[in-house]
Amino acid sequence: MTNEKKNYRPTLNLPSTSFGMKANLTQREPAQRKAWDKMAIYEKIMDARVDSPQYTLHDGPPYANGDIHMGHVINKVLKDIVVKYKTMSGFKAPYVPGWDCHGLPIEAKVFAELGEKAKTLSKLEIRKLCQKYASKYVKLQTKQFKDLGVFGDFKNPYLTLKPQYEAGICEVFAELVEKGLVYKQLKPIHWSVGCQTALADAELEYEDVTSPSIFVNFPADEDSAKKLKSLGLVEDDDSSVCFMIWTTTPWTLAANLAVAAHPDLEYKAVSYSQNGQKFTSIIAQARLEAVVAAGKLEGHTVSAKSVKGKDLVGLRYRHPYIENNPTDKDAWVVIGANFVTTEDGTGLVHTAPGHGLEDYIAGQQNNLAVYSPVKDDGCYDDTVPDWLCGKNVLEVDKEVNGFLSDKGLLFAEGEITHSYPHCWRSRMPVIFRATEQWHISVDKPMEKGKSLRELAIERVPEVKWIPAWGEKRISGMLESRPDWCISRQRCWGMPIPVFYNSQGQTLLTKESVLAVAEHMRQKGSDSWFIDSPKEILGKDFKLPEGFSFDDLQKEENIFDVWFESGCSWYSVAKQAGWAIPVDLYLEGSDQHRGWFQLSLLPALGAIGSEPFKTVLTHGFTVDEEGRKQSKSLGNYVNAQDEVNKYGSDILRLWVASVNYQEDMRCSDALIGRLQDAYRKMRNTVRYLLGNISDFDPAKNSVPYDKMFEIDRWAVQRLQKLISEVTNAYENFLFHRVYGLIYNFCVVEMSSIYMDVLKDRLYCDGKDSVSRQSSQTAMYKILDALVRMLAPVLAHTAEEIYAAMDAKTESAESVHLLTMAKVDKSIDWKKEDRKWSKLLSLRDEVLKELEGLRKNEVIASNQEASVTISTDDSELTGLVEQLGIENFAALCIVSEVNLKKEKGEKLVSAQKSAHQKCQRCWNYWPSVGEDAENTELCGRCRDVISNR
RNA sequence: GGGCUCGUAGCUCAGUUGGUUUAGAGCGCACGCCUGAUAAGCGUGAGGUCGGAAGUUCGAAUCUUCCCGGGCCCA
Repeated sequence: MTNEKKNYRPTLNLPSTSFGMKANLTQREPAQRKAWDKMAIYEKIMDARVDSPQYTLHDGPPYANGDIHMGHVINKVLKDIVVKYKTMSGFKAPYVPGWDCHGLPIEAKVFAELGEKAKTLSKLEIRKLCQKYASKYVKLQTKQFKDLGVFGDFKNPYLTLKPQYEAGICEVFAELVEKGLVYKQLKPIHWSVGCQTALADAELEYEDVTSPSIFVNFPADEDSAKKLKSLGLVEDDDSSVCFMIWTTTPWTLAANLAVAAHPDLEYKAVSYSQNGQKFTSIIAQARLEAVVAAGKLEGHTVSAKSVKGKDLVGLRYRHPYIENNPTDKDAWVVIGANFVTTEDGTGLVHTAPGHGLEDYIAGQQNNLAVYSPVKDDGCYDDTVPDWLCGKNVLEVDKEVNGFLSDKGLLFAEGEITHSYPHCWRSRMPVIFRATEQWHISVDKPMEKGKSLRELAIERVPEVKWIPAWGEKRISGMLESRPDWCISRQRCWGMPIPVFYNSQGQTLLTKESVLAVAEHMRQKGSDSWFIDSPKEILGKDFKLPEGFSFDDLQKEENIFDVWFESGCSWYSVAKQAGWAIPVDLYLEGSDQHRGWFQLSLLPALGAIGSEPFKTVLTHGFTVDEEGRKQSKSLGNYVNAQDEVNKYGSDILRLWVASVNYQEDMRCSDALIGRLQDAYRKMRNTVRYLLGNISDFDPAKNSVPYDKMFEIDRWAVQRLQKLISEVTNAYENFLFHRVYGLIYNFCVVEMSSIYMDVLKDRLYCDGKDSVSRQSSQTAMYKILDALVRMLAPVLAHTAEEIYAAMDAKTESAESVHLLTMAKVDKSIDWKKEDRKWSKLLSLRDEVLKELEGLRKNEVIASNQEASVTISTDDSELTGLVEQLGIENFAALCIVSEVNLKKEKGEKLVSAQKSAHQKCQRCWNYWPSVGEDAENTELCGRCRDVISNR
């Protein structure tokens, strides 16, 4: 016996593992991915699941343009979590990533890069450059997606520019042609002047603009003026009688063909003098006040009489600046229309059937021409007056207003700020302009008498929408959507497979389209621009009457890219032999209008079935204040930077941690915070690994009913965790998965179980049953944790799995394992109440000890002796059943006394009267009992002597 | 302006069909302990008028209406 204290550290069973505390993700992850590549992990998984039932998540194709952003990260990580989870659940879950390769954004980029040179190149040459551009970004994004730890068939992605894909588009189109849904018509569509093409709804972006707001008098013709007098509206003989309209697009006045009145509205006449001229203007009674205010009228009079709109129908007026009717049909007449409202304007609506959808419909109903005197470049053609001819319509508003003002017909002029559609590429305001375009009808009845719209609305409830409100959202959109304009006047895309003869007749049949499809499959869409109609259709193709190969022109329009991606269920899933509908589409909630809807319609048209069983949507990233992220606002989070800074698993963890069904607040700081959670989970796992390094589950496992109670508790909590995590995964509630696992690590493991265990693990005999009991529990926990974490922490789980020395199930990768399963032989609910009572008592003890610590009576808990005084027999019973020493261990105190009577306090504590064991640091009565070794407790003496 | 949707502590989330008296958890924060998980670990504590207002009810974070502020999609 010496005075020097002996160092007992080497006699302890301290944790030992190769699994580092520091993650070093940015270095470790790339190496991990390299290893996955080398072992061909995706192919390996597919091989392993070759006979398993299939779960198909069909990837929505991102646009092959630019670096990936946080939206991509969220989308791809969510998909990958699903695929990895489904794989581990025993499914064959293929993931074939795709890219949207055609379309205006790429073509516009290529044109911009070419500058003037673009004009010298042929369509084919432009297309080659576009293809090169798209391929470049497919390659780039492939790398970026794989860097997120996403597994998939990246060697064989689907690209909308591949011949096989293009053939699929034609084949779907052929079916729609067969159903009679495809038609060509002159009607107003959104036209991008900047890009000189028609645009789909999805290609529009709304921005606030300031427009002129003008009130214009259209002079009634003589007969109509008389009629208005006879109706009693006009009293003053020498005033000019006018119909007053309001518009925010003065340039469309040139195409005015009618004025619309609501049949049931009341109209009155207001008489006033303006610039020395007398006017009597007809307007809706409900708009009187607003009009008077707009014209700042004073001393005006209002007719006593009013008439219904329907009484105005048929009256005629003179165009304010056009002498002769430019159309071959009627013009400049008052018509009735139900869309007229009294929300703004005058209640008389300027109607230009060539420049508005409602105008167009009204025009059709009243047999008016579809007059649109605007060319592709946005300039007036030569059917308008000389002073407008050739001018850009977006630049003539002032001139038109000036002209009207000079003629005294501009009643009032102001400005209005409203949101207005802009071209998503050229950023220029779009115009409504009538052109000949190909459309898919949503209202034309098909075989069973149902239209595409009706069928869609009928089938939508058959799909599972997550979140559930997706159903309402898409139904609402389907109810109000117009026909689908599918033609574009560009070159980078899939040509619309139509031919014309010199009489202007159209060759478009299921057979002709299928013949083109076959050619596309062989030679790709470039061949459309090279090969002759005869070569494309095949020399044996039987042309209908009136057509000959020598007299056949190819359509120059290409498909809307949305039509291309909307065929992916066929071009990808169907052609791969997967069952349609596939199990899952998973995209941002903007795709209710986009890909979901535009996949649903072609599928319903072509095969009468929806393409998906379940549609899951996620929200968008917003900044820390919940506002939209944009580069210009400076609140933009660069995905690449985040990956490089923190590592992919941190980003994956962030994605998993937030409720993706709502907007997700995102910033560097918010993502960075996930590092703390990651470290906690990592250290929990590290502790488990370190303490089972000498444990072989096959040899050393202790049966459940022989385990220590606290170990059984841990195993019970694990069962609860597995059950809840499985449930969360099944319902795509990944933020619950995260929360459950994280809380388990923090509370059950780190703060309770692993802390309590230290004495037993470190100080009991290395091969003692007590130690192996806890190791059995820890092994089970680790084994389950690594499986449950794998879909989220794809890299780290692999690292953990590699660090596990002994395994009950050995595989080349954690991702080849099956998901953790609840042990049904364990009733984890049974002892809930017992443990919750014991743990609250523990809380009371800890609180009491905190008081002692504050008063510097004790420093560590082991210095304390605790007394529980209570007449709660249930509680004392539980403590006794657990064993008083075990309860002391649970609180990590050296001693607990139990008094079965109500004391002053439930828990009281004091410094232990015993001596400190120099090995285990407990203050136990047995310390010093042995004269041979006075500094150790009985347990430690035994352990050491048995070494 | 319309459709859909969201708004619980600094952050991320729980709060079951309205019902337990001071609305929970973890993180973060503050303070303290340990130094045998150590660029770790443990404890204690302070944080919320459940976006606001009105209403229904014996009782509302939970139901209704309106308002405010976000987001997506459209006009």
